[in-house]
Amino acid sequence: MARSTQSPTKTAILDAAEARFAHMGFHGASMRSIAKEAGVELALVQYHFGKKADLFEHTIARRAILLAEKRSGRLDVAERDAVPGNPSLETIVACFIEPVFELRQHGTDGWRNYVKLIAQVTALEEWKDLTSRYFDPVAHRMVLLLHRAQPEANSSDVYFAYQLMVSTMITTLSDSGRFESVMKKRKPGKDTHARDLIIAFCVAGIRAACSTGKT
Amino acid sequence: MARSTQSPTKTAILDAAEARFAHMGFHGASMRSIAKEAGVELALVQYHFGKKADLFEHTIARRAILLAEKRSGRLDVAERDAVPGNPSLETIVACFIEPVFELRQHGTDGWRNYVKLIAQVTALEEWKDLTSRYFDPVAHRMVLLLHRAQPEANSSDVYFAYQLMVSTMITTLSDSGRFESVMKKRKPGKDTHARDLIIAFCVAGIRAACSTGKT
DNA sequence: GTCTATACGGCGATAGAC
DNA sequence: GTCTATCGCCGTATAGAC
Repeated sequence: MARSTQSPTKTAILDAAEARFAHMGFHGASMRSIAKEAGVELALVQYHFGKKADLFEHTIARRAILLAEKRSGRLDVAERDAVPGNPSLETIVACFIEPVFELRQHGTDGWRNYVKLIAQVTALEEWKDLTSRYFDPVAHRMVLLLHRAQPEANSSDVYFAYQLMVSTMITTLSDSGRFESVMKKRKPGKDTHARDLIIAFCVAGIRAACSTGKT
Repeated sequence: MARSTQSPTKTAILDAAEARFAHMGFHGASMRSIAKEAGVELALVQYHFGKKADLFEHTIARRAILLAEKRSGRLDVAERDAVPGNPSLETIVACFIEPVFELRQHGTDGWRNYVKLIAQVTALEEWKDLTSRYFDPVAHRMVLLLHRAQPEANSSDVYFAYQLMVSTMITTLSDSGRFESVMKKRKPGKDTHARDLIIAFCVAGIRAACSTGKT
């Protein structure tokens, strides 16, 4: 599904689509503008990717699959290192959040655009099925591990806390400009301070949210 | 700017716009579909509200101004009660979050649609100026109070924590379906449990994020 | 002031020529 | 594989009826 060796034409179209969709949104970006940015004819875009919605899903899938694999790998290591116990709350949250920061900081705008796409996708009901398709497997595993780390919490509260963590991460990373002062705080070019802040915020938040249910 | 006594036609158009924009997004909702839902001619929408973007801003402004007033009022009371000291972190967060829940739970889908609108608006750079116009005054006051409640924290970290709180609240309230199990947990029809979870999450998160900066 | 009717170029999508 | 032509829907502008 996410072949790394594609025709240069297809890659150019996907890159153009990623940029246009990230800046203008799905309905805001036109197929014609994507074709122009990719340097191809309009009909060629449709020949390779079909409908606009299919192109959109392809654009998301390309990186979503990669990110899911990276997170799964991190969780594998964490679970292996923790036997016979379970990974700590801090470790689980780090497995989820750190991969995005790692991917974001080297390379071009690709991953930055991707996070903006995800932010839009989660804000619109239109893409509910799409998000389920690519994120549910890791989400399910995350909730399971979080619940083990907070065994006294209500299961729906754990799920709630997981969603809060996801939204926190997406909003921070997709934002452009508002967080710059924090992002550049310590070592320029690295987001380590922002990363540490988010992890601290989420770990403390999850722990607190999971303690309120105990009447 | 937000007159409460308007012509029925204008109100009908705003209600229709609110619903269509919330479900389909700005570019996804068409002026024609809004006109049809409002029961008026297409050109009449443009006569009353001008361009599509202007209609969008009017739709947001109508409730944004009301919400800002409610939050300011709560902060006034909190500051008055706290003299000569400052309101606690819990109080400040509650002043920000509780008004939305109160407005959401009585009435029709109006406020639910509004929160979905805000979620989209914050996800797209296109509306950066719009959000500044309506939210910056309260945001500035919130950051000020939060910093007083966490005086040892770095000022940019306080701002960061504020943004995390905002995103947490927006995502939770704009979501449709994913949080239902949590929402209906205690008293059906009331979101008090979800409200308490969010506040607990944010208070603990802010406190944690504001403690990481102290090297 | 309120409202209707109509027209224009850009859009996504499709069918078919080369 | 690549490109042209075409269709119906979109936002916008305008002329004019009440």
